[in-house]
Amino acid sequence: MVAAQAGVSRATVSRVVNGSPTVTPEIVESVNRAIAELNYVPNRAARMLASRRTQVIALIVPESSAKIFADPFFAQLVQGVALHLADTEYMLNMLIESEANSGKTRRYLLGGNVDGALVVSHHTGDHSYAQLNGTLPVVYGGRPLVPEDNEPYFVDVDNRGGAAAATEHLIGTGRRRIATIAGPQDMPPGFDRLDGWRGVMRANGLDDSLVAQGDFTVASGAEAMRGLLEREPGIDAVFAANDQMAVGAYQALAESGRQVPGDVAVIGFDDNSFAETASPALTTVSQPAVGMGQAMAELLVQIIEGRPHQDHLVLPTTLVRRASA
Amino acid sequence: MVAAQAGVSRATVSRVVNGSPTVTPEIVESVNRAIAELNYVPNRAARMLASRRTQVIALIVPESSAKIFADPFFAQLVQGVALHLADTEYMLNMLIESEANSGKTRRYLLGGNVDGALVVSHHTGDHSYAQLNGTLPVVYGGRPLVPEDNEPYFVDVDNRGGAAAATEHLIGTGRRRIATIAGPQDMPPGFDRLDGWRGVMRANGLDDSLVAQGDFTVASGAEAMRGLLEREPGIDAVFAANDQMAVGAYQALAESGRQVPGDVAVIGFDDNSFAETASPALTTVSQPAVGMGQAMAELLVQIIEGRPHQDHLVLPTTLVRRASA
DNA sequence: ATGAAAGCGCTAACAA
DNA sequence: TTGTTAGCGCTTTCAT
Repeated sequence: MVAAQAGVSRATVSRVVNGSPTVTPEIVESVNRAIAELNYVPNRAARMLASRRTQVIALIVPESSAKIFADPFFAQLVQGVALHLADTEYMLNMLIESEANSGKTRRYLLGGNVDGALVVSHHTGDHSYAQLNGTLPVVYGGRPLVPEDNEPYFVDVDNRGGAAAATEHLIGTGRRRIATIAGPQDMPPGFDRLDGWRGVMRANGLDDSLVAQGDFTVASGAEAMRGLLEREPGIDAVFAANDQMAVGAYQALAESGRQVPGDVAVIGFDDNSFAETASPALTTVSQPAVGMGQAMAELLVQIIEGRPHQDHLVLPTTLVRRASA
Repeated sequence: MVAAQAGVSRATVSRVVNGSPTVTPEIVESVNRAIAELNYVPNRAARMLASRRTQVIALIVPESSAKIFADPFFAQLVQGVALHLADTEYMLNMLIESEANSGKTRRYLLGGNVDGALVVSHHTGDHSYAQLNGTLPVVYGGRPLVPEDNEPYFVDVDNRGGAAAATEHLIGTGRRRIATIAGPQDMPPGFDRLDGWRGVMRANGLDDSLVAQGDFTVASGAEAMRGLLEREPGIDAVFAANDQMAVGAYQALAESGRQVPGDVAVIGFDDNSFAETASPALTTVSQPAVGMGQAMAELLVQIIEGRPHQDHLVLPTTLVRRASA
């Protein structure tokens, strides 16, 4: 180690580099000077090997979700993770999990190649990596679909609260025949958003039977809306579990000659580009995607470093008022 | 190395693991069996340290572009990179370059922590990392803004060809007063798309002066279209350098009471969600974002491994016909 | 508070 | 074809 030319031993240089408190200030300074002069950069591999710490965090994307890169929510989440990690000494390692390499990924994770893992299971609620828990710290994005014995760490957005806020807003503006286009019930966001709507409807003594289910696509939203209108022509508002389905509802509403928000108020969820470009601009529930990524990364680092931390976080959502409700 | 309990030396195990051809088949088999039984996973750090190869590829995102995660093009590009790398032994390392860590990133790259780097400079054409070339293999996404001495490796999409195809389509459908809403001319895509339009206009003896410039936002597209209409009310078609600006043009056209595509045909570029959800659905030029990511990753790996390769690739774009032209 | 010395787990000459 | 022998560059007891 050339930096030892600062007149001290390699061990001392190592101490300085790692911020050991047991080094004389003067020595610290001269070592730092030598480091600067020699433009020294510690070798990561050697450090890992000797310390048995990798300073690497894995971001696991289930293959089925590889396409969700196209999902702005996911993209922002990754951005949040990267942003938080940029301030730390950790590196991000993206693993796309595919059938071909499922065992490979698991072995990689358990092979001591990373200090912890982040799993994005937003859509499926699949926490199959839970088995890693106990062996390797893992933080999930999105709550597990079903509560598990070994409560995994996770960060989620307040889907229920967001849906409730949207529904309350609708009621607050005088709507009474409020329908909802729900998402798949085997996905936590789909389930929670329906649950939030239902809770508020009941609390206000309103009919909570106007439920149609879609699969988060525009087409399914249109389809669901048509069915809803057929069942109850008097609908004066609809809460869709995501923006795409809300846009689909727009289409069905237009077909039936109804105006938004004049005849029917519409609120979506996600606040993605569909909401902004829809006409009229869609009132929707915004979720802190970047913040979720940051929170996940932060939580994982806290766990890895044995610092105090929550076991899970639920981030607040906000209603974004535009023209549709 | 426990696997040596297969009755051979550590060196032989290493050879088997690394697929050396100089090992007796029988031994290979027994070693593999031992590996399986002992559930052995080679330690990455040790391997890196000894071989001086990291099997890690950095993906550098200039901070100013961190937000471009929201850009579907970028998201798909990352997906492509990850998909290609999933089939190799390389890991992906995302580095978000910020002012705070600019030197840090550079040192990290030069500190032997990665085998190569991918730089996404799509929007700016900034190839400031070119200096890394020669030290570390670097492949850029998007051509450099100005040709450089040490021609860097890059993968680009055929912006000029896409623009030309769009313009030809317009001419082919009988349009003659064709305007264009160009992007910033200090960004390669902005420049090349204008250039493609101009080339075809001239080749067909048409007026190539109907140019207005925007900054790739919806608002700038509307603004540009208004100006164009003022200069030449007889415009019967417009090619916008991206979909957002095309949507902006829709707005200006609607304000002036013109129909799309009846009075004015419109073609965009990118084929993102704006194109699909616009009404009427926007005819646009689609670029292979995922393919670009894959190509970048493939090229970099070829360079790293000293295999034969191109110095740069330009991927074809395709015209996606929808309702606006 | 600092140095000496022993590895971390693997690869890569060099021998055999 | 296989084994031997050195390290790769750093951290970390253990002395001092």
